[in-house]
Amino acid sequence: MDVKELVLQRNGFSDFNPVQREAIERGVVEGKNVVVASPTASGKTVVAELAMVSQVLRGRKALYTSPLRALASEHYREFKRKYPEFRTALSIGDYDSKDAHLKKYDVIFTTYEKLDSLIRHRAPWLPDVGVLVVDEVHMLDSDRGPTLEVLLTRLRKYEFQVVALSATIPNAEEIAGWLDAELVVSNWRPVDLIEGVYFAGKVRFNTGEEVEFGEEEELVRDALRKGKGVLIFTPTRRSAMSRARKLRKVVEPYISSRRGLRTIAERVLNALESPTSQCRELAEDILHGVAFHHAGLVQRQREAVEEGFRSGRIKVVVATPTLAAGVNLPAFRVIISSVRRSEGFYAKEIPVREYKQMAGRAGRPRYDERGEAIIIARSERDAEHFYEKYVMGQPEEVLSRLSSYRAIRFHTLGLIADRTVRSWEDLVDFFTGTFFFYQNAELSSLLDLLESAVNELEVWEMVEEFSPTRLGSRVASLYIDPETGHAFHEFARHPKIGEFPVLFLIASSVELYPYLPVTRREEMDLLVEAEERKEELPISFEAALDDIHFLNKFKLALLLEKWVNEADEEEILKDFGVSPGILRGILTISEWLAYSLSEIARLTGSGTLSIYAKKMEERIRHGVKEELLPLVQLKGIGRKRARKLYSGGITSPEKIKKTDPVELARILGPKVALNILQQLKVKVGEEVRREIRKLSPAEQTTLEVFVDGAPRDTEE
DNA sequence: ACGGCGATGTCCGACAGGCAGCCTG
DNA sequence: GTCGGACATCGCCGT
Repeated sequence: MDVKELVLQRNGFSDFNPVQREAIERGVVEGKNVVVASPTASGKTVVAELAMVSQVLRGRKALYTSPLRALASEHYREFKRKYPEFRTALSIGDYDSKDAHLKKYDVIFTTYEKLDSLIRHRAPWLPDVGVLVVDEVHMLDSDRGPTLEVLLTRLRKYEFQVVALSATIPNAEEIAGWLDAELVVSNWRPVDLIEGVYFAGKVRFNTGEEVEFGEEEELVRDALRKGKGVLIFTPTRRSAMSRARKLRKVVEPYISSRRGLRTIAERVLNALESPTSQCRELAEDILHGVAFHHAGLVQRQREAVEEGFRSGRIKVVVATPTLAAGVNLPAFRVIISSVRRSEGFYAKEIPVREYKQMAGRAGRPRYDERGEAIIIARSERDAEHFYEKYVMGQPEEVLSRLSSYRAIRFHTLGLIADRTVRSWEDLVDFFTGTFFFYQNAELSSLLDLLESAVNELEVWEMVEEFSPTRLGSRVASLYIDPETGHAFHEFARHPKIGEFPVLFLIASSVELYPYLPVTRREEMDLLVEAEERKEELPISFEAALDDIHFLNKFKLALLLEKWVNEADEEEILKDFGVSPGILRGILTISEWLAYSLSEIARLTGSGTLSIYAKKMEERIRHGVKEELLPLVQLKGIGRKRARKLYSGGITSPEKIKKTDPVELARILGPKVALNILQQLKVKVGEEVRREIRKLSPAEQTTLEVFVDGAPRDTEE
């Protein structure tokens, strides 16, 4: 079968849409480089499929890279479903780092950073790649743009096909030029989109219509009356939550499936070991048919909200920009409640590109005859200004961000570490191939930065005459910032082994930026505590005070300290003012940093620190004191159950084996106990099994979790 | 005249998101 | 800069 027919068939299409047709005319199927710049939901994925499928049929690999894990896995699942005959893999973060396995796969989905890391490890299968698909290539102009830019520059030497997908941008031609690609630009959307600005009861649409709505919440009610969903973007997490709460009474009358909502609410409540106040708040919202969505939610909760909204049970979702660039979640009406966002001390207007991303979520293909995006203005002047700037305006050009010193230093080390660059000439030559050079037609402003970067890497003993030292190689492959690597290296030379020094060191890493916010009320207390514990800091107290982020780092170290000493999760969330999702994020990064510290310590010859840090990694992963580590190795045993066992004198897997199974079931509950015994390959007789099953949950011993050693709050 | 309670006023403080390793010589 | 939350005060109403 012809590639085009195959792709049509697997998508259940009878015909290609205009964007796809043009891409075909430009030769995607034949292996031409193509840049597609078109709106969200204009079928760009199918263009990518055309290239991927045809390359795989030719015996080459297809690589798909996107900025978000969620996006990578969504596309991975979809592709696998549509083309089950291909060997398809997902390689993101720690999800699958058996990189050697990737050789066996035809199609590989990754994130930018993961792909960069694969290249640094010199993935042996790279020459087999036939096509690289770059999703959201306009991300070149973002914090993470430099990674993408360096990645693309590196991969160009392999001369495989590149298919880059972009949102609508004015200078797509420049990207196409840089990539030697054909350009496909289109404004085609499967659903019409109208945009407007709401002010004083009326919405002025770009169709020329002016529609009277009355008060703001009518925008929501009106859509609900039509049986449609609404997506509201707010600038802060807090406003998302308060907005959702306020909308409860508006949405409730339009609920269609109370039972469905209860199911979702329950999922949300049970996402953590025990529900926090935020979980309860979200569950309550959901019972009223509304939900909030932001980074403070744990992954499972986000998914529950997204599915609930897609299925139409949840009618209104109030979100921070998480949803703007994330998974596909269209809604009939999108309300942008503010186009201003605070940055530092004053509010800035968001870029037009970001607005267009949010607005583009309006209109569900096949369900809505059109979509509506509405900006809320609070003054006549704003209304006029927003209409011109956002509704009528063009998105900003995509500009290279490679002039960031930190990015340059990071990637210079990467390039030297894998021997892509072996001399100053190589380095300059490499940067001549970047989008930055293509765009600015000069490198002089970068040369100083490159020189400083090389010098600094030499001073830090990561690079010697354009060769990587062992430290440099390790820092590059660990994918940590050289500055972090240097700090870890220094620490390993004069280690101060102990819980707090190590945690503070980790908490100080730039990877954890932006640091935990410190409120003004906390400042004094934190300072007092820091002074009291200055002996435990890896740096002098004076040096600490010179760092404007010192208190943030100190606070983060305190949080980690509580966590690895088994403080209650909810208590941590409350005491440190973080939400569950944020805590998860912090812990994931800290765990990875602890591992990195362990590796660098080993390299530096500080075996003791290396072992200590390795244990700390485990402790952070599980949130336990050292003594519980043997127990938490078992699946199904987390910090709570491990502590219960330990308090009951069962301090290791060996002791579990010697424990009476019935007693074990009394502590852990029948299901978990049987599961554990199976893991330990302990044979349980049918009689005992029956006895265990008879145990009702009420009979379980609920041992109070005993927490000591955690620092007491100083405030009284 | 008093208390209850919602509406309005005032002040203070906080402010998006999210990627990466597990190379033991 | 702007918004939300905590708290105080105001004003209406019923008793």
